[in-house]
Amino acid sequence: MNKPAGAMSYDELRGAIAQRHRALSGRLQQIAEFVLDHPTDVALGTVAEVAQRSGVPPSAIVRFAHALGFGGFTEMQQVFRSRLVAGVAPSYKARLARMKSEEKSVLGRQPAAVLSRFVSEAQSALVTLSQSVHARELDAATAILAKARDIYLLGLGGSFPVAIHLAYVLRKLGRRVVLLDGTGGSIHEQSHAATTEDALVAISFRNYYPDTARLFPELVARGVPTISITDSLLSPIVEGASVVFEIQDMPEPALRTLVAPMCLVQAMAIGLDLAAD
Amino acid sequence: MNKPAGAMSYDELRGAIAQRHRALSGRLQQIAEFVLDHPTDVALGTVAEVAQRSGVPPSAIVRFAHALGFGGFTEMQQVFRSRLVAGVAPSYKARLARMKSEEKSVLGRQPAAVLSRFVSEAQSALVTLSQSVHARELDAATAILAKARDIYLLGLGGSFPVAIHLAYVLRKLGRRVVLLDGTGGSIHEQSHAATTEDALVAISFRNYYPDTARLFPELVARGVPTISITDSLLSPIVEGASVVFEIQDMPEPALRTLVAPMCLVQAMAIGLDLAAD
DNA sequence: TAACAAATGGAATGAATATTCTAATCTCAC
DNA sequence: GTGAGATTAGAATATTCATTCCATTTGTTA
Repeated sequence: MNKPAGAMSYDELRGAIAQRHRALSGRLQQIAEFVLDHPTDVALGTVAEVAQRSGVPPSAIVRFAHALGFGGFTEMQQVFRSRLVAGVAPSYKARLARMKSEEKSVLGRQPAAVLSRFVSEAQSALVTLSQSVHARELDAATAILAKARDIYLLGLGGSFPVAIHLAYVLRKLGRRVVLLDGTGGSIHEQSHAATTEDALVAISFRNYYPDTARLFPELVARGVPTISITDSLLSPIVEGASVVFEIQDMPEPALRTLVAPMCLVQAMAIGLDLAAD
Repeated sequence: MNKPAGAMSYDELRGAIAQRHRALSGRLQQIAEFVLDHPTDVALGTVAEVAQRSGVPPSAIVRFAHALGFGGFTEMQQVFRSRLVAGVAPSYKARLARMKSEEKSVLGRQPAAVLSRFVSEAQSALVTLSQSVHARELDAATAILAKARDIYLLGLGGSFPVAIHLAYVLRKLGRRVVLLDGTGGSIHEQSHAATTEDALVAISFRNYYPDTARLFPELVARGVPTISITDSLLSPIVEGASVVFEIQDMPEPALRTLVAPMCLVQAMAIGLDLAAD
């Protein structure tokens, strides 16, 4: 009788409702108006709740869903829920597209396709970054760095490029930097001189490098102010940190582009320099 | 035993989970990690679904909610749903906040404004990258790397993070890599063993690091196939290179985010791996 | 090694939910 | 005013769901 209505986007559903509105019966029109005005209620509520808020009996809600071609309320609700999901996770679409191109393995293997995949992934990582980092955290981080005598950098394994880059930029800006790279011995010795007058920037993503997990608590215990950049609040460099930047949705180690953390440390360093004048 | 947990924001809940994570039992820790990584699944799923996706029995999910001070899963789920609701209508409030921070960016000194500047700059760098890199060059580059016995990496100064990252990824993929970093002596010695059977990836941007400019021609003269990543066709690592990737519009050294070259080398490495099968 | 405590998994339970069914009501044409 | 068809509301039902309970396993201390 109707469209398939199975895989329907929220916008398509809105259009369909608006189109059929006139042809619907009285009660059903009333429901149509309510669901268009309160899509969130429909997405999260039960039939009884939606019924009560829109002032109709529960069965009318189900009839409404049927009239739109759905098998029932639950089916229609999925469409309203997809709207919520889309709003909260803009990286969802890109990630989905990436999965698809990965499935088309033959095409996905051409180096050019691989590059565009990483580019689009990096794009969404940047969007997520700018949304998830709050001004308060950045201010706190630059304040810590501004007061620091020496800035210690801890980022091993896959995070090492980020630490190197931050070291480079900070030194260019005239800051005293100690890069904990473990060259020529233990990083424990390298970090031995760190005091409460200094600061530590720690960078670590899954799987967390063991040395990082070991050294970080030591420096925290010694009272060194710390800024952590990581991918989960459960990582070993969160507890005791003065400021934590959480960068979500980091891909597995071999697939990371480090785009988001690179941008973040860059902004930290330059922000520090500009604020210092 | 715990906080009220009744009216709790999503961010507060995240913090609470992170805080208690260590004190939780094994299964509960596993669940903690899952819910922090998949908040949307928790918001919209049933106990059975969440249990299946996180690989635990349903009862463990309920115990997890109890451990956090909630009366049950449903109660905890409300907090996760509030996140979806908050994210769905950001247009007004977020846009307003963004405008304000952009206005302040006239001052340009707020760290948050600095971050958004770097993010947008990185975005355009990525667009430029995907437009300027052609499939032919990428294919040629992966072909060179595929044939190479050892892969030598040369990227000093500001380009060092890119070289480090490429070394990391290639090694993860099982390639033999020699990173020319000059540790413990001259990079000339480190590169002494390179032959025509090997390959060199050179990365250099203005101002071109002197050692790079000196070493590159040597290896070219010895017949080592070379892939160059640089910002100008006039750079010292272009002449004699087998493949050249030109990344335009690189900002001055202290301001670069290295986003474009990081993506490029990543795509090269993964493309190499996929093509090798 | 033994005994205890904590934690776990899975089945049982009772509540909540969507859906269906049927009698009653309304609408409209004649 | 009357009858036919469509529409509605509310109770009945079958399903899904969260929660609880208990036997078993796991880890720890003596």
